[in-house]
Amino acid sequence: MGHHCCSKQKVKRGLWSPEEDEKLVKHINTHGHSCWSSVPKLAGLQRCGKSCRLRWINYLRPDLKRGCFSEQEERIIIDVHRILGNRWAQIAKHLPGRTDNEVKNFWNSCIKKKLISQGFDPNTHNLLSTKKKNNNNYTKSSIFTIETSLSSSSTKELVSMDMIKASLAALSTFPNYANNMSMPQYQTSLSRLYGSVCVPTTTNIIGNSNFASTIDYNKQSTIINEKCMWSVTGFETPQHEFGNGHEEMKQEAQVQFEDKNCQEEVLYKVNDLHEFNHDGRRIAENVTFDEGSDFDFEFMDSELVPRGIFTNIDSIDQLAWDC
DNA sequence: AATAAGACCAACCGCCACTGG
DNA sequence: GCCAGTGGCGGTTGGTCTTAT
Repeated sequence: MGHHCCSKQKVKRGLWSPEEDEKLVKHINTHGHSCWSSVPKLAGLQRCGKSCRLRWINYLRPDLKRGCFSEQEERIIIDVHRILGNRWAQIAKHLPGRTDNEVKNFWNSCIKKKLISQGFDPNTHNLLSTKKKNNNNYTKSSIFTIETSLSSSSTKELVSMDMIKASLAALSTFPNYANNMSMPQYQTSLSRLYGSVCVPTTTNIIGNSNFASTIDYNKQSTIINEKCMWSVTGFETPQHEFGNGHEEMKQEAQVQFEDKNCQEEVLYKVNDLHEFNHDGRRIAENVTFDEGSDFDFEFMDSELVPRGIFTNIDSIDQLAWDC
């Protein structure tokens, strides 16, 4: 059972031949396509109008961009999909020269698998592991883009709110990162969506073996903007334990979130456990949050942003707010 | 080298919304 | 309001190519 226009005539199906393409292109270039159902007859094609339309839109249109998707296009697809879901036509509108079919195929063949391999549910963009946890406040965790720069090298990866929590916790252990690296400067920036909005945070740590004398803990505050601030407010002295060929270091830190808009301050406790091997290289890290903390990690995503705290909202964010 | 399995993607199918008679 | 025709969309299929065994 085909489309209405197809049922009336005997039509060819399957792949288009170059001759058919040529006929269709020639016809549309000279006459346009005011009514697709009349195109096959006028163009001398034994296809249904719907098939002609699809062939033109997905393959023959002159403004199509063919070839591999760029990293930026991929990120746009992920970001817009997070907001719109499987609305491929809408997503494709954000990618000039790409069709809904192309975006859909790319999603199903590449992005979906990539997200799954990174531990995200491609439908909800939540962490797969957190979905299994009951009584978890963070099941609506969103995907963010994190950009990390180490001197000349730069990497970008998708992260979840859970990972953001981990990197916030890592603020408390920057001295250890710095010690393990020979880089003169460690810089990390966290940004929502593709790198331009919402959490323009930058923390610079000057690496030095004698970190205590060179790091100004005040600079570990992560300023979201003049109204919001993350900061590490207190440290417990690291406790070292030596075992069979490795060393464990336990450290507790207190992280404060301050929202000056509503004079709200929230504290939560981070427990950080590091394992080092015999030559001092870190081999494992386990960051946990105090179960008793009532801090809502969705705060940043669901409360702060709609209240207009973040500035520099780009078109994708605007789209999110419009929906 | 042969075969199976998996990946990719163009095209099809079925549904829905809109429009004009 | 009803209905047929049409455009548009998302899900699915099936043919072809690539990779693994």
